[in-house]
Amino acid sequence: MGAVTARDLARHLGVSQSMVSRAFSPGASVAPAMRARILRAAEELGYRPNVIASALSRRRSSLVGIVMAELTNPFYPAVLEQLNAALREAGFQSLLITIPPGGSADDALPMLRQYHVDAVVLTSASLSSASASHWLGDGRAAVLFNRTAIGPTRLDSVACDNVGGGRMAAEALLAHGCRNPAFVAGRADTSTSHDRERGFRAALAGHGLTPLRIEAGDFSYEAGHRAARALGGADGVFFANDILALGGLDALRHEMGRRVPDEVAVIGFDDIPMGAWPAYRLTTLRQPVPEMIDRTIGLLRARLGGDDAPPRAERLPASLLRRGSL
Amino acid sequence: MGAVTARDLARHLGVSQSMVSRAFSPGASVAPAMRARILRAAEELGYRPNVIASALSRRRSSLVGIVMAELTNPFYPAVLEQLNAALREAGFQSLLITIPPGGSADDALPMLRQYHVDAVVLTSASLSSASASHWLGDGRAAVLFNRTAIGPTRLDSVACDNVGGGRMAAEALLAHGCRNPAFVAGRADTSTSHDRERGFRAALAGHGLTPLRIEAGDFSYEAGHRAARALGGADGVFFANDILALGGLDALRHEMGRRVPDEVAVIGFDDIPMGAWPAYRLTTLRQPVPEMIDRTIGLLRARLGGDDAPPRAERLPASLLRRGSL
DNA sequence: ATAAGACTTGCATCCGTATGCAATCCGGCC
DNA sequence: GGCCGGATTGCATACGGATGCAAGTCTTAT
Repeated sequence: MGAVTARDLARHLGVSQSMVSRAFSPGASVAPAMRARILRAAEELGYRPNVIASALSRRRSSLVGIVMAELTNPFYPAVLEQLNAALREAGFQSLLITIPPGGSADDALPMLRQYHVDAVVLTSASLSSASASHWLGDGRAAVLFNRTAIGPTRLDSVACDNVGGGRMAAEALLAHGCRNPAFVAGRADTSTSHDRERGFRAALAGHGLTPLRIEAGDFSYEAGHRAARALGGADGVFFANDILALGGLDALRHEMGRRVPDEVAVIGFDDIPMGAWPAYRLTTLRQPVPEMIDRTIGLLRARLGGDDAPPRAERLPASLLRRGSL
Repeated sequence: MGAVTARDLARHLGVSQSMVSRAFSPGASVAPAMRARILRAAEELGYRPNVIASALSRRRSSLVGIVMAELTNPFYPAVLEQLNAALREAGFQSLLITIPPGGSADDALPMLRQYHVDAVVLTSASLSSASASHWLGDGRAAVLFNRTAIGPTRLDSVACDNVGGGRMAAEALLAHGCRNPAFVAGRADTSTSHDRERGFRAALAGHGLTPLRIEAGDFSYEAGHRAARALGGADGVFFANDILALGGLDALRHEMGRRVPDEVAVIGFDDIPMGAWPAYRLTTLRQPVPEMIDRTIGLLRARLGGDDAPPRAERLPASLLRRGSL
């Protein structure tokens, strides 16, 4: 490993290794001229601080674990890409953990702990509150992304206002003239599906309506496709997310021969790229992903900076994106 | 940071820290009884070796960098998920690097080097041969996934037989009766697009045909959509990959009113999930992703084990997956 | 001019694990 | 019973940087 070390560089310059180290730590006590000299020499000799050694010594790795469960839902790759970019910009590097369907993030935490990850961002994965508080125990941070804590936890979360989104879906269907609305639920143990349904029901109840409820059981195209068969005479359907909605749309149009939106209006949630394709033109509730990511980074920074305030639940508004399915 | 260290555990047991370390290194010299005792105590006290410290000392991090450029092409999330799982199973942890569109993997390597990543898997990203050999310099491994080395490199690669796949596409179109075939190319600097085109042209040439060639310029739905408008009177189109093909299909059907496959046959490459959806039923060439991943892991293992053989280019056959578009 | 400060720099040590080498132990065999 | 050799164990140190503390340098105010 011919890598240049801080010592090599120090010897080359006739200074101490400490100075090299300090030249690379913002805010350390180094004369500007010295820092410049060191940085220039580092450039020449190709020295770059060894992050591993640094992590060992500082007890901070600049690694952030991203826990993802549903990479097959196109919403998440998009999140992953943006989140990864944002983390990098914030000076972190992402360690990716994917959870097998139905698995819990609990299993992943020990591994992340071993890697001395500074923080975790949990998307679409459940976490027992036991491991959560264990995790938070020692200066580590954790943020739930697109999930809210179930039960009493000390976990921060960032999500869009799913309840409000559900309400908007209801209003849009009502305005379109629907009288027989239906809701297709996704995985039962997710706060997103719950909250969206809650808002939807509440708004409908205000008009004396109760939606037909169908359990898709899962957030997948196939589940949406199957669920659509149980729709009966519904004239408007709110799917818990877009991937379900696309499956539903295909079933409604190609298998059941129903015209959308004339006979059935369809609305989804997330705004995944495929929803915009001409074959679908899905009307949906857009999640403000970039803003959500900003908040996430903000929370991480604050927590790692020692912020001890009670857990925050950031809620960002969804917005109705009208296309052709409603 | 109350983490239990090897020393704590050693003190607790009245043995030396070395023994604890050895108890956790397979193949080390430890009496079976001693190892059992240590492992049991570790369990009780909640000791887990600190991977960071271990990496520093062994100069092996068990980290593998995954470099991805096109997470928006649904083929890659699927690859990522499987690759990540396979790496984990092989005892590695993935560090994810995403490259902005058009960026080069070169920029990512310094960072990966800093993290003492043992190996990199490069998907859909180009790498100059200079940085490649620099990288390979010191015991690190690198594998190109779904790409082949351009020019003389010492890089291993795993991909499917794109040339053969292109040939199969041509044969399928010919068998279907096409006389005016077209090829829609993706990003110009990718070996995949090149190779697929090469096989396609060669097979057509055998029948005295030359395909109309359209540059989509990019591997995206939108690019495919645009490209389709230039198709003119082609009666069969081979798109360089599925995401292009889906865009093309939508344009052909919804914008240009052409019936598929009767007026135009369409064939793609990759086998992404959306291709199977009823709205598309895209005929395509399936890449054997699980096998490709197996080979990738195999190569990494071999190289990290000190295998110094000349670079290998693993080629796995694509297979025609007939659906409704041809 | 001189002493109190404010900066800079170097020294020594720590972070937690791995590992070459020497010391020790044990069983078996003559 | 004593000696030999392999299996175990402990010691000491390396990995590459970070950082508290003391020493040294340069201002600046009196």
